[in-house]
Amino acid sequence: MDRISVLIVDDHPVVREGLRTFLELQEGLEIVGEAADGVEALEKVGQLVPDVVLLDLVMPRMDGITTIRQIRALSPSTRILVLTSFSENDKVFPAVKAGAHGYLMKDIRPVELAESIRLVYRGEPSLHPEIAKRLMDQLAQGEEETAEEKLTLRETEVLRLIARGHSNKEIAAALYISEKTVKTHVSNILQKLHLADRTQAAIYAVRQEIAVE
Amino acid sequence: MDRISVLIVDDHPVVREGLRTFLELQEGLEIVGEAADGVEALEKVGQLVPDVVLLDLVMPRMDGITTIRQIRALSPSTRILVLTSFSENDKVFPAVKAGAHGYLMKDIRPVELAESIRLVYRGEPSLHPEIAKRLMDQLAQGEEETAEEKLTLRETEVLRLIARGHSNKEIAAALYISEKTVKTHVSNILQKLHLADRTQAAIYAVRQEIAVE
DNA sequence: ATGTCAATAGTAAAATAGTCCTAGTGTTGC
DNA sequence: GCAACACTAGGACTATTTTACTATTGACAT
Repeated sequence: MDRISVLIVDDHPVVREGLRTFLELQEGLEIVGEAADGVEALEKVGQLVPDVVLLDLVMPRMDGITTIRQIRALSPSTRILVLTSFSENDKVFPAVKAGAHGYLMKDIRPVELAESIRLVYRGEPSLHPEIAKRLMDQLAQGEEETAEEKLTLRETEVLRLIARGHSNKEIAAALYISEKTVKTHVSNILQKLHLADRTQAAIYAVRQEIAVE
Repeated sequence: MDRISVLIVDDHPVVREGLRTFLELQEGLEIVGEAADGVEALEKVGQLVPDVVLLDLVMPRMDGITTIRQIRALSPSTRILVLTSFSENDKVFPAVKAGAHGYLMKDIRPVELAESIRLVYRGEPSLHPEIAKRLMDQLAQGEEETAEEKLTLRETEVLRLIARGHSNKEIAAALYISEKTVKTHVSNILQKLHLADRTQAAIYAVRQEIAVE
């Protein structure tokens, strides 16, 4: 049996190299490439058509969810295993919906990571225990979707600007709309996310890495 | 010549294992242990007295700066190489002042990481190029210290609460002081950090990971 | 003992932010 | 064609935040 070909996508070279070195020592795995961001990842997927993509959601240039969608479109047979830090937990649902086959956090034991890659390759979903629980909770609440996703495009845009520290006046100027409209958007954002004020919204956004810069 | 003994401190097992596997393949390096946080790191340093500690600043239980100080006190001969993500750049100065011998970001090339460990072991400081520049800038400005450090204890406390999304009223209640006093502190914080409002302060704090939770 | 500084707290004025409600316009889907 | 919804925006407030000063107390250092 051929070894499972794996593409590593993470914006930190040190993490990439570490993962590569470790995983190559594992039975039946072969690291065929690395990418530092979503754009690069798509190129490599096109070239290499790997069995499994190991994907960190936090990346420059293209956000993780979009990357997942594009990979799926580009190479439907490629399995996608999200491997990420704990801060961006609210992206689990969107990630799974976008077509990720597994979702792990970096606090898993490395041996389990190798095992998960094999699992996912075989077509079995692999979820971090804590994440599985979170998903169940969400499904139990009747498919309400992640709060973040309930925001409209415009609201997300406004939230992004809030998370960059802009005032309503500045946001209005940036988007060529009136300050009143900005206030409406802000109020709607706060209501939807159950937050008290823009400061909490900014904190939320920064933690969710909506900010980007 | 004996190999350089290295202790890896990072809260992600996957990152630890990756680093370990990669670094062990490097000439002259020996990974003698791992720790997931500051407290564990201190235990291991006491037991193993490693030549070099590879330290991620973002950890649960004990903050990175404190950990550095304690390691220095516990084992003065141990060299400390900070290896961290990009988000917490403003901790460079405190880290160096606390006694770190090197400060790298995870976007360096892994081979250079190995080289840096050797450098630091030989007593040479090792700084990430971008970080060196930042340090120079700061020194050029006449040892003004990092903005963050100019805050008093109380101000830092207030900032932490802002970063958790609390209003002035809530902060006042939490600290058993009047809201007026909180306002004074907030104003002083904004002035010292050259920020426009509490939202920007919150973003700053979250990015600097002053928030903790 | 005297000056510096952190922490406290007050007054007064302004600027910003946020709520509630209403409403027009345009797009999309059935 | 009509409902649903995103985006826009205004009026009328209310609440919160922020600035600018002033001032007292207690620690600590020279």
